[in-house]
Order: sequence, then structure tokens, then C-alpha cells
Amino acid sequence: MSEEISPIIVVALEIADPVLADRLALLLGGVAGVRLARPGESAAVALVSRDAQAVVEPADIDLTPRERDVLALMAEGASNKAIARQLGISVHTAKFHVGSLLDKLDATGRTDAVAHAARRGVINL
Amino acid sequence: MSEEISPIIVVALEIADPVLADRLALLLGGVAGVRLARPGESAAVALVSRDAQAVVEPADIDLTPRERDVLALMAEGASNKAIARQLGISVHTAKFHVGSLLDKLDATGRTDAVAHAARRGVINL
DNA sequence: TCGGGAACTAGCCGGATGGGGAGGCGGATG
DNA sequence: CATCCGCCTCCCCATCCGGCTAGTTCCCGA
Repeated sequence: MSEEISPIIVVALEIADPVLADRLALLLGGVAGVRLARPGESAAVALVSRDAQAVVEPADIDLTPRERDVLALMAEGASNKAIARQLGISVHTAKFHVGSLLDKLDATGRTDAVAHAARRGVINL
Repeated sequence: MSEEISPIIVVALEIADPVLADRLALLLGGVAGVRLARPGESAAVALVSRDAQAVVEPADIDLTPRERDVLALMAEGASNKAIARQLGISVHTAKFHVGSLLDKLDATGRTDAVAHAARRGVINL
């Protein structure tokens, strides 16, 4: 990793808003010294959205402590049985909490729930 | 939501490495259309560190185009039936692709698969 | 020309999932 | 005190999931 003196800085564009992303891509494309990363390429820095509209941020859905426990396990692909075992509760109770989660997260299933939670920053995948 | 055409994009510099931050500040300072945010100022986008050490995703799992289609739908919580319908294929074929996905992504179930894919940057949640 | 991989279809089956109802318990809040 | 809420337990049941084996086309490369 011995860096030479004038390396081109690779910047990953991680902006959800296509308009904004496009504008930034244009602007950065004309700058000597930086280069946009292609998908998958490891970049030194990333441009991430910090816009109120686009940022996922603080809208914490309020989950009960138990629901957070269950959600975390769900995000790891745990089945209801596995959740029950690891939380020391019955499968039925695990299902109950999963149900509440689906409800609060507007999800139709556990996969959707995890995706929604990740998108909203409720969990950190 | 009617935004006027505000060509100036405010960028927050959130880079720990002072050398890198400095270089970026210089480069961006000379670009018309972007402006660096001052501390505390709300910015549209932020430049964050994405060092190779911190980046998760060099290992692109190679998925077939169809598998990517299926994965994208899975990430939205689509059931096999929904996947089949939206892709114009049979439920069996949907299950087939899901199965391959679970295999390639080392996942035990679709929820796990989506989580893994998101973690590795295979999908963009 | 002969694989071989991708994509697609099919049936079967055990188990998991999610929704419904019906409760019990402790703590907070009115 | 009465009530609500979070949390827990149990039941039933239709559907879905994932793994299995097995077959079909198509197309690319050896």
C-alpha cells in the first residue's frame, strides 16, 4: 500500500437521488485528481447523501426492547425456532413479536421487514 | 417540493485522514457547482472515508442476470409466487433461482440471503 | 459435434411462516 | 382502583418455503 505522491482519488457515488447523483457525476468527472469508482471498485472515499429528503436517518420507529432483539436475530436469518431458542422464549412468542415487527415496519414478511428496517436505519445489517 | 435550480451542491467533508481531507478540499474548492460545507452546515451530500480496510465489498459473487432479478425482488419481500408473476416465469423456476441464490450467498433462507447480499454490496437495498 | 451451463418447468414433502383468537402477568398511568 | 401496555404463553390452520429428483429447451465454447 505504498502510496505515491499524486494518486487519483477514487470516489464512490452513493447517492440515491438520481438527479443529484447525475449532477455530482458530471461535476466530478471534470475534475483532475479524482475519479468515479465503478460499482464494486473499492474507493478511497464515498459521496453519500446527507439530504433530509434522501437521508434515511432519525425516524426511529419505536420498537419495544424485545422487538429489537427479535429484529436483530431476524436480520441474521434466524427462524422463529432459532429466535425462540436464543431468546429463551417459546416459538409462539417469537412469532408474536415477529408479527408486531411486520406490523410496525409495514412489511409483508420477515424478509421485507429486515429490508425495511435496514433501509430506515433501524438496524445496521 | 418545488426546488429551484440550485446548481451549487453543498458537500460536507467527513474524512478522518487529514491528508486525504486536505487534498479533497483543494480539489473540490476549485470546482464550480460544489461548495464545501462549514462545520454544522447542513449539506446535500457528504464525503466519507471508504478506505480499502473499511470497504466490505471486493468479492462480487457472480450471479446470473436472472438471479439478480430474483434477488432484487426478494429484497423487496416478494414471495416466490410474486417473483414468478413479475418475472413471467413459473413458481417452480422462481424457487429454482431462489435456491441457487441461497447456495451462492451461503444463506439458510431468503431473509438471510438478502441480508448477506446487502452486507456484501451485491444489492443496494 | 458434443458437452455443459443457463434458464425454465414439474411434482412431492416436511417444515416454517404468518394470521387469527384467547388468555395471564407486572408495571405505569389515569 | 381501573385501565392500558408491554410481554409472555398457547391453540388452530392455510399458506409458503426450501430441498429433492427429474426433465425440457437454448446457446456458447471446446
